[in-house]
Amino acid sequence: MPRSTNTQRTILDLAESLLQDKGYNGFSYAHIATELGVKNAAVHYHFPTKEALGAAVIQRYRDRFKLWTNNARVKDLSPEEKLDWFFSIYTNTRADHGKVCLAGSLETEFNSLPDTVREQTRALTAELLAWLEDTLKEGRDAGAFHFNGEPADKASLILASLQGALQMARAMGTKKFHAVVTQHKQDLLA
Amino acid sequence: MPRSTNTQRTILDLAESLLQDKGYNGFSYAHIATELGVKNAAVHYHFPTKEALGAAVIQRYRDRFKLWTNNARVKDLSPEEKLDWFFSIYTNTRADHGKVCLAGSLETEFNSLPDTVREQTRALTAELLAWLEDTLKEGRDAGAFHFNGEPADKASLILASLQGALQMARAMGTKKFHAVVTQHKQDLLA
DNA sequence: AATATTACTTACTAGTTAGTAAGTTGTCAA
DNA sequence: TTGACAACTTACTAACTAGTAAGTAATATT
Repeated sequence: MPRSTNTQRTILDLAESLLQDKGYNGFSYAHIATELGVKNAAVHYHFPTKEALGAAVIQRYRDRFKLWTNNARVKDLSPEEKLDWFFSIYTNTRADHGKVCLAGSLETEFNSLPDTVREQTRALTAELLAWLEDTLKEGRDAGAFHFNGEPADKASLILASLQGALQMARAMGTKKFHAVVTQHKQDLLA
Repeated sequence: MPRSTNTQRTILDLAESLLQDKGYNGFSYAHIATELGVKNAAVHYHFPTKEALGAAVIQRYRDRFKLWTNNARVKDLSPEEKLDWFFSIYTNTRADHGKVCLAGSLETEFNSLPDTVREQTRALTAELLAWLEDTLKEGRDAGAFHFNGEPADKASLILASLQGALQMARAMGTKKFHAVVTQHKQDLLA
């Protein structure tokens, strides 16, 4: 029955990559089909609409983040190491052909996004913020991080700056991205 | 000869608004023509290609920023007031139907942008960064701002976070944007 | 009054978009 | 070995995309 059982996963991989590369309005079923060596309609067979495909990409991304943060490899890290791990996600995203944060990419086009994709974007952002807030609080309580104000506000600032820095790096080069990460460490650890 | 002499300016206004609302790939000549009450080809008469229109929008934005920052109203402000003025640009952008920073919007789609639009985006970002860096340096020398590391790095962090915060606010509401501004003041003035 | 120019409209093209309906083929279970 | 089903292909549609060529009408210049 299956000519290649992993077609569905490959479509999700390609869609995720294209989303981070060109944005939601910048990729098409034709792109995915061509790169997969398959016809347009085959993609529609696995994901009937672009809305369903977009939502599935974000859902998988959310599941992955949940899995990682609940795994002992991350859970048992110190606050500093946890933050370094979080930064490394963005560093790797940047290194991977100058890609951009999935949440940031979707938020830029938020006003032309279908409903379920909007809701998935909102949920993903909320989960990233919640984890960052917890880590920041834990680190300050442990005396590792130093900052004024609410952990929730600092979490918003850090996430927003990482999203923005990935985008800025496209126009200005990788140095600008690393500058932001460096500056955050200066601010938090001093 | 002119049925309405300000058509060109109105096109630029609409294009700028649509860019900040839907992104470069999210707006079309048809959108602009319809909202202007004019035909498709009339827009092409004023701006032969989408590339030319996009570049013209950014060029005007750059000219405006240069004019503002060179004007005594901004130039003679204290560093704290200058930063507040800069923040207010983004606050107003956010308040204006949840729009997004022009530079951030373009950077997200950078990989599918025509050459001259890319170059304009790079130039705009460089000018914003340069002004922020100068203001930060001036403020630290005057004892008004407190931060570790290089002013250039802190400028990158602040600009990236403002771009990101405008995007985040779309999915999460205005509060998240104000949280970022509040946190920056906490960080710089403490 | 004749001519040129500006600011358009009409009418089109070639390419791309998401999406669909109907047919085909390989594999597996009964 | 028949039939069901999964995973496609072929062939299409309606809507939209940027862009163009030719014509028109009002105004400005000579």
